[in-house]
Amino acid sequence: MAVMRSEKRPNTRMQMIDIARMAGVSVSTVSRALAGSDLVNDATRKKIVDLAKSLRFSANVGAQNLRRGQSQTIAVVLPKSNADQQPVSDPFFISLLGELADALTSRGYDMLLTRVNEDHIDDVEGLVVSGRALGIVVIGQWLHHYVLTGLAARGVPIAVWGATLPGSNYFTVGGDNRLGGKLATEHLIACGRRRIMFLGDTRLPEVALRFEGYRDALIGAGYLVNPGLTAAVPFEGKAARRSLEDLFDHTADFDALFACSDLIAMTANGLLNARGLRVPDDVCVVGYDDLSLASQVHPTLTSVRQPLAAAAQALVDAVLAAREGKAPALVVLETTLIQRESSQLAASGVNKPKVAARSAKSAKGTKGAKR
Amino acid sequence: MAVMRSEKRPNTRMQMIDIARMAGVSVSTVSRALAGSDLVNDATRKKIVDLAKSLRFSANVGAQNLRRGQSQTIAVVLPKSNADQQPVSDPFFISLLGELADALTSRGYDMLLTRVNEDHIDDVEGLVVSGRALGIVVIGQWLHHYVLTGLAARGVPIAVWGATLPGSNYFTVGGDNRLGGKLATEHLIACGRRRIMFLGDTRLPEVALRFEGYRDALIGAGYLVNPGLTAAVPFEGKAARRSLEDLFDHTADFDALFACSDLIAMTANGLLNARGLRVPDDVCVVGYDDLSLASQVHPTLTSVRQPLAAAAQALVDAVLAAREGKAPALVVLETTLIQRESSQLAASGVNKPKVAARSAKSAKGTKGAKR
DNA sequence: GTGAAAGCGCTAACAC
DNA sequence: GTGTTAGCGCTTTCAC
Repeated sequence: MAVMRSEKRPNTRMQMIDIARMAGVSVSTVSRALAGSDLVNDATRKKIVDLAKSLRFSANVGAQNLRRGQSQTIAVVLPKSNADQQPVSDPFFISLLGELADALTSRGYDMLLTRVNEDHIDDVEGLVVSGRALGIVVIGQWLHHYVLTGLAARGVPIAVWGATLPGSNYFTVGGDNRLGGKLATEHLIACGRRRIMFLGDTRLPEVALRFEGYRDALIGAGYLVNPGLTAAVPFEGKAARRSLEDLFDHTADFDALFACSDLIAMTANGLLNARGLRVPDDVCVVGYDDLSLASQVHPTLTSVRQPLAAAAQALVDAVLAAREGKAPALVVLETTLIQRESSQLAASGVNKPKVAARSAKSAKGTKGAKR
Repeated sequence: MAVMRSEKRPNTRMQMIDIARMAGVSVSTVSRALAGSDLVNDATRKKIVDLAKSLRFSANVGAQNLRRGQSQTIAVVLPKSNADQQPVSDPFFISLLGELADALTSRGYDMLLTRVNEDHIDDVEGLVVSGRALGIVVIGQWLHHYVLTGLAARGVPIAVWGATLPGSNYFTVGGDNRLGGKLATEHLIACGRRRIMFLGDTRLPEVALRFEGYRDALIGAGYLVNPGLTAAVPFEGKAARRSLEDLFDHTADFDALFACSDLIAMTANGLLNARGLRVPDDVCVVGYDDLSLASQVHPTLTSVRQPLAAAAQALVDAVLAAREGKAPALVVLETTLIQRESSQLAASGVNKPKVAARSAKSAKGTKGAKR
């Protein structure tokens, strides 16, 4: 004999009215009690809360949202690897994703993850229009700038990870790409290198800024910028490898590499190795992103670090600010160079510091000196 | 002078009633038209659809779900790196995440991403109980088995990526870990290696199965299983590196490594290199997961591949089946060995095949013969 | 302190 | 074909 069910609602989940009946109160009271309202008698509240807990009851969020006229969900959209652009598999984006999940959860928001390619941009707006999400975090500026501008203009709350370019009408959070490029290049110069290759596709705004930093550093040191020493290596794995192989087959006249991602740097590392070139003795290598992998490979990889947790926090702040109609802002995050083996000063016994920070106070999370 | 707003609903989003008024019909008709019902006059429907499109209108999904009594969202839960267990930053999980996003999106489901640690397991059930999600995909069996069992027993639709252990009361999808371990080890034996180290923490069910495969292969070839040749290297980066350094400092008596993740394999690679050991000449190395990185590093890494896209599809199928109350099933995915440079036959000029597949028909996506 | 009642935006009988 | 109506599960005045 199966358990009897209440007459009208067979087979459905538990809801407030069930709790109400069991507690001998009305739904209003249950609602209030569960919301922690102090309008409810302490004893009553405790009874209801205990009951709900023991029954593993959780109020229907959809109904709550409908009634309250708002949602507690933020959508995060990721690029769908369309071509050779930076794909979602990029570990940097992925780590950012993880941090975003934490940042959102800890603030009580749900995270809706969506991958889109440029054909389906309309769906992104639909996420907000349909009430599924209250705002959107866009990871990567692969979408043409004008699309993001359009979304923002139509009042869709968005916050974008990418190059922080002045004059945009949407919130942007990013590292200081120009500084990052500068730090990396200055470091390589300090290592005594003069023929420093720049590896990255400057069609991407962030890469373009890193190139500017590279150029600034060279010019600042009184060197020339040699166009023969730049290569538009794509971010995506196989393409990157092919591109690098081709490059190394035709160019040998460099003593350092500045790569716009750690993946590119690591791949380059391996290829140099295969060609009998030693890192860092023959070629110093600096990457970008400071993936956790950077400290695990051999040689460990010098890299430009962007603070991920701060990035996630800033993105959440930004999308919430956007939703409140605040004026769009640019958030530029601290960007530091983490020195490791791949760019040790060749033939120098000097005990080098491990971290060259933008500001003096940035030592947190890094430990000092050894070689 | 601001635009006049309709009397009763100031400042709110557009909804069906607005479309209805503009089209001169009732909301029901709008609802039907937008749902593509053929109960609506073609002309009327076209008018409504066009109107909605031009106004970028999208029906409130929360209200739809509430009315329909169901949601179109599936929650994906990821481990929160609590200790030295396989963390979310693991590129394999991440790639799986991307594939899941695609699989869900293409089937019309939204994906809710949540990270949890073991203290907050109750929240996971809340996702379903509160109607936010219709089911849960769990990535990794880091949660104690009994928790998953409890969830399933209480009727929460779950599907788990991990070791496919018979007798469980929930759906499981995973690679053939035992076969993977066997393939890797047999390959190393075929490379002429006899002192093959197993690197992985067998407390994890998946790793334990890989170890069984390793043992099977050794025994099958008539070799002994040497306990001194196994090391519980953790998955997490820094800990893995430390563990490996320690290991190599004390153990030198091996000519091959079978690592339970590509990350471990790559780190080991670098450390061996630093110690003057050549891969594959002195030590052959095989990894697990076949990350895209495996084909980019130098030397390129032989690895056991698990089909990610198929995994994502299977997980979605499974969670939907669970929701329909179907009996829990185990899905074991095809597992193949991808041969690359890190395990080339030493001192042999033979042109080796690139891929050794599990079954003859598995040539899809892999080329070449076998030996 | 608690209950009754209205309604969030939508869908699905049921009428016509 | 289209409109009318009654809720989906919840929150929140407004009474008492």
